[in-house]
Amino acid sequence: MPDQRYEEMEIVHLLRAVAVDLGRHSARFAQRNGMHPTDVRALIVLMDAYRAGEETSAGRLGAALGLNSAGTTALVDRLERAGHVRRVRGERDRRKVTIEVDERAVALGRQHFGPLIDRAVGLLSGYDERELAAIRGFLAGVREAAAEEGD
Amino acid sequence: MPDQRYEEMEIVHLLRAVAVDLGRHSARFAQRNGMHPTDVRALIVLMDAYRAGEETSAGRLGAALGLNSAGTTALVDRLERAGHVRRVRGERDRRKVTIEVDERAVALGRQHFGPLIDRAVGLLSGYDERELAAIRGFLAGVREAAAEEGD
DNA sequence: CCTTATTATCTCGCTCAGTGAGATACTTGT
DNA sequence: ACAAGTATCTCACTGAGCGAGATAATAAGG
Repeated sequence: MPDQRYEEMEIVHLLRAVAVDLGRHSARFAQRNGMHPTDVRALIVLMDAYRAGEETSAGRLGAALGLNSAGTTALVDRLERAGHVRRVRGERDRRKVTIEVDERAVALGRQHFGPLIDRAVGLLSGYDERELAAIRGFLAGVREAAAEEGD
Repeated sequence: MPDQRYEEMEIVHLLRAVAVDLGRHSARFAQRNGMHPTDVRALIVLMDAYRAGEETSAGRLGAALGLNSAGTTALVDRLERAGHVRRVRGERDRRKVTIEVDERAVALGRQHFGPLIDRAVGLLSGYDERELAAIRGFLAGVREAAAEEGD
């Protein structure tokens, strides 16, 4: 690691620190609402899919989180018991169960993550087009690298 | 959320995706080495402290990870059993136990995270000083926001 | 000093998230 | 209709992390 790369290394460590801090932030959300980190991750997966216009079955949810079927059932039980989620039997294929997020869970999430998102957007409004492109390009590149690095 | 902010929102979501993917990357490291996510987090805390020239006691480690004393003891037992870490009784204060990371664990970590770090540094080398400042500023700002947002 | 409070770690018994094996219910291809 | 395949669920179990409290070392007061 030559000295010339010092500034770059610092930024890479900063990115890792941000990832850790964002993790802590969502862990706080989990704890305040009597949930576990996995439950929050599940809600995020469900909401992302919803925004992309896709339905999420129990199986897809479990796969996205790296859980087996037993763990997935337990997870959905937990979320349903807490009222964050509803099971809906598939119409076309009656084996499937699609998981729908309750409006109150969405509101809860917006209440907790909204301020942070607003602040981040606010930060970005101070940069010009070329700077925004640099930020976007770096993040997209790291994302691709992290995905590829996993065989 | 007015339409003008669309590009900013996209970058914020990208950052969140990067955080998730980095989490997955370190989860893979954990699984490949028969460890749990908490164990990896612990090693990162220990190595960060080491690089900053600080010793880490069992108590400090537990506090950094949000574990109570029982969980911390179990964690250190696990890491020690796997040979990633050594317990060293404090010299001045013999109640304390400082945790030292074994060289092999450091090498293991470098082997897994090294390529990703190199690629991230490589990405950054394509940007000029102003673009680097934008990336650094945005990440530092988000980090601060995430920390402050937690009461 | 000797007693009492404080601090750091550990032990014990427990809860509960997640696993593996396999049951159940529905769908599809022949 | 029947076998094979797919989606979810049930059950018994493992192990991470917790609460309560034990143990041992240091610090503070009389």
